[in-house]
Amino acid sequence: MDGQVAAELHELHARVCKAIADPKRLLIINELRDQELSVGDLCEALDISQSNVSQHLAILRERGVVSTRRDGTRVLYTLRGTKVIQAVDLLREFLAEDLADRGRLGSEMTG
Amino acid sequence: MDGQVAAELHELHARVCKAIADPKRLLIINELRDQELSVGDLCEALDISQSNVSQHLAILRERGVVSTRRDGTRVLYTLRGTKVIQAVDLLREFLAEDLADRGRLGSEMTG
DNA sequence: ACACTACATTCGTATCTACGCATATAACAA
DNA sequence: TTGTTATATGCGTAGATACGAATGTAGTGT
Repeated sequence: MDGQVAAELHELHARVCKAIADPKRLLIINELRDQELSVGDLCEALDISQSNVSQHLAILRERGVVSTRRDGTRVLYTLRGTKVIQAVDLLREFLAEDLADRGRLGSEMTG
Repeated sequence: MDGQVAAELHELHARVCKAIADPKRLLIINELRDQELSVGDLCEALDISQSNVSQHLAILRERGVVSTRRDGTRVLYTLRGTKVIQAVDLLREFLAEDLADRGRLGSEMTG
């Protein structure tokens, strides 16, 4: 495969990864895991300002992670597909294993 | 669940996600997919400077994504476990679907 | 000891990102 | 129209990130 094309694809790939590489966006994704929510719902549930929630949702929208639907004055957000959630869960399992490993190492070192 | 603890866990979770949220680190991870490689091997294969490769590997090491083994003067890098690779692949599939939806570059991904 | 190779780390800087604030847009009601 | 609610977007800035260049460190051989 052409190195130039490979680099550009990895750039796009990284953009999708960056979509989930922020603590607040992970919180948002978790809230949307099994329910459709408005911007205001997310603000209240996560105690984050409206403008900040909208900014994070704009990133998730741009990367194709979420889709939107209007309901009167509100805009409801949903996760598009399950692959992103699956990836998020895999990385969380990875983190859990890593924390367990380091916890075991730490206790061994401290006796 | 306590919101404060949840936020801290998502901070750690995001740190793992950030590890794969960079095009060069994705290239490195792909090179290590099925072979153990030295820093110099990666520099040559990816045409990236030695210091930059070492910097990216330091991040992957710190996040627990790769492990190291000394062989003389060289240091060989390996992926720790398969969960990160699985997550990377899922996000790549997600990207491929999204690009196909938008009608661009979809065929490049499956080749 | 010295030199050489392979890798890691520090530093300065350019670029990027997240955030608050203010403002703009959209839908609806009176 | 005006007003109100809900969401989006532009702007400025503090902090994070990526990079090259230089330097530090570890292992090997002479």
